[in-house]
Amino acid sequence: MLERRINHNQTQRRVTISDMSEALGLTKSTVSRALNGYADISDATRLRVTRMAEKMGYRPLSHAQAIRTGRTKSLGLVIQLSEHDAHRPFLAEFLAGLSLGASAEGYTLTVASSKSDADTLSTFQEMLQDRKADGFILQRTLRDDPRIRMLRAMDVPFVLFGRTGDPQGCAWMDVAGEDAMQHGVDHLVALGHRRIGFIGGGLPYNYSALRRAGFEAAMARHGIEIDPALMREGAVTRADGAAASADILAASSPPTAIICAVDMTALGVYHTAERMGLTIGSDLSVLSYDGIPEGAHVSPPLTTFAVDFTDCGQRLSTFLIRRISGEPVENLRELTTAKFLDRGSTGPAPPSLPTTAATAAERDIS
Amino acid sequence: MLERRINHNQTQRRVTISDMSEALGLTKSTVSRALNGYADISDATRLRVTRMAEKMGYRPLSHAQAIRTGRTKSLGLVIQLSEHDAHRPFLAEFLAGLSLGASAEGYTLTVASSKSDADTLSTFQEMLQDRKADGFILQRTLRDDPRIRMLRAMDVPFVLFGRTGDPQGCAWMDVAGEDAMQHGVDHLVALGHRRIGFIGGGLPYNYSALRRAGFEAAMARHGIEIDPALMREGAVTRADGAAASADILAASSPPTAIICAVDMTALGVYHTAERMGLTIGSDLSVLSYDGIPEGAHVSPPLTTFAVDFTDCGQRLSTFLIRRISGEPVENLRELTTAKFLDRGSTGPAPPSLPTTAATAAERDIS
DNA sequence: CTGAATTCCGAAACCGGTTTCGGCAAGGGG
DNA sequence: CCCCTTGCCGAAACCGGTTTCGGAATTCAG
Repeated sequence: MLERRINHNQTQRRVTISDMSEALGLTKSTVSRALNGYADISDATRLRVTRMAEKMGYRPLSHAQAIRTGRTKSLGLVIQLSEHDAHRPFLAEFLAGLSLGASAEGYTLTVASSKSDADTLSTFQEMLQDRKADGFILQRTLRDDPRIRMLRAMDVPFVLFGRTGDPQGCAWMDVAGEDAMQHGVDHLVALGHRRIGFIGGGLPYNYSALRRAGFEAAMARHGIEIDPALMREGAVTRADGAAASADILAASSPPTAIICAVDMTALGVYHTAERMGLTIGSDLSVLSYDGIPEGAHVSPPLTTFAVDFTDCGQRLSTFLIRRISGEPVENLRELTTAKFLDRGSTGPAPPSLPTTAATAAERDIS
Repeated sequence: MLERRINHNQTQRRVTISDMSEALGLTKSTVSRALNGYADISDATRLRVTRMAEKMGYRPLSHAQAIRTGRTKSLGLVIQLSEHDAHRPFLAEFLAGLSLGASAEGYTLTVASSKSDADTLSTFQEMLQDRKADGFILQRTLRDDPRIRMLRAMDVPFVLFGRTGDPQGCAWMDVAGEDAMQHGVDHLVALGHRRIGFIGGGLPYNYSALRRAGFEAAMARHGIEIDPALMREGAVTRADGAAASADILAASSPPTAIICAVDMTALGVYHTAERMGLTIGSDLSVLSYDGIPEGAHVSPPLTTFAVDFTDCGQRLSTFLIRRISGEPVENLRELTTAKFLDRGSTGPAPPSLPTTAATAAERDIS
């Protein structure tokens, strides 16, 4: 027995292509070709058709088109449940940007989620099979990313948020974290710091190597030798940051400043500093990257580089749509810069090494 | 001139209903009706068909179905860019849950974003017009919600995350914040607190009134009179919480504990407490609701009620799908409970007032 | 002025399904 | 034994578009 369905709003009949053809005295095929830019339609009738479409409010049903063309006019995003909390805060804004960019071009955003890495790949395939997406946005790209390998092999349009090891066949947009790290070092050196620690991000992620490279390049430029005792990698959570900074600050000659590849770990440094009785901004300078909202509310406010994730999402949507439309990947690459937020967590290098002397300075910026 | 398109993977031809009919020696119509549960198909052939579908891996193209049925098998979610940061952290997990629940039933999740409230309503209409969604999930419901009014009037399936003033025609699921607030009061009273402040959430939101009511009911149950000087409403951000708590703690007879309707404001209370030299957990107890990850990392860890947003999303998806399938809203209502996380921000009521020792002593000790 | 090349549009098939309608065969009642 | 149901499936239209093909009308070359 067929289950009964709700007969929701049968109201407002859509304008179909047949309505158009009738109103214009043309056949459906002519209307369709006129709207789709076929060359064998005269400019005169094309104009008539587009005008009438405007007047009648005709918008082709993307599903109806899809059945013939195979293209659904929707962009796919797969989010992985396993991802660290550290990566969560971005998602909301990024998503909003994506859907804004998509809808501006008459596309929609279809999101799916997967529980594991392997699951992610099969989710892509399912979505393709079922024509749920014409292309994909990949976020949090890895240096060597199985998703990219697969999609490239399948010749499916995709764009990256972030770069990857082998950019061949990839359209991408990214924020120059390596430049930010360089400016970060410049900033600290200008404040008199020479011993600067570095806490890198998740190793498989592509941004990680770049930010580290930026740090090292700037250090070299300033003629400061890098002390391996002040370097840590693979930190993404607050706990990671706390542990790494505790390590680094326990060095025989501890740093006066620490640069973190991601904000979340910087918050962990705050924790460690508090535990060790170090005042951030004077005893220890902290500089980071991401611009999570959280950073504005800790005390002192975190000096960091902010990324506009909404804007990134919006651009990536248009990139992907252009990619789907056949534009070569070479035209679809863009590197923007993060915005430096010079807040309270950096200050002049202390004259002597910060010891366990408990200081009770209170800075309050609200 | 027609722009050239990428000819991405023409590989793996899909199994169509024609392939099925050919393999079975039946017509397309029979196959279709067999799979869709029509009564005029014998059990024998229905079995044959379903078995063959399984064997050949046949899955109908939802777009192709949509053109005739009008149903796309996709759930719509509209996120508002204007929403407070306070509401952001939930989104990632909630979304993951939604898409999990959707895909489990062969549905997809389509997300759109809107910039304003008015924009939201028209976004719904567009999505409906374009058949981008068969129904919607509404999050952050208001007491009197224009979205609900519109969708109800249009007779479009929808489900609420959170309740609303007039539940008529609404399917929903919610977490019993009012119960949580009651338990919160119980918890504090058991610790000896009698003067308990309350910082409520965003007024238009439905949860706000409920949580306040829960607080008040429990206070009444314990025979504690509510002091208006210790009550604030409309706080959603950390700054709101800081301001409200500063107000409350400046009362002639300040509270020994504060309950917050949302975690984010509780973090603001931390800020105020630090500024006033109050130690949270001893001088001042703080108890809250939401279970944001942030709360686990502040010091002391925030005592709060945690909500499993992934689970909520998953349930809501299935609710909406059942609703779309015609199930009456009465069957689609569920109230779950939040999980109490008894962490470090609550403690025994201090014997004397937690202020700068200049204030008068407490008078109503029972 | 004629034949060939263009220009431009209509006719019809097609995409992958759903749904209506009608008819054949078996079963049941009189 | 006949007629009338009932059960079950095929034929064909349909949904809203796209795309191929061919041909009429016009333009162009000779």
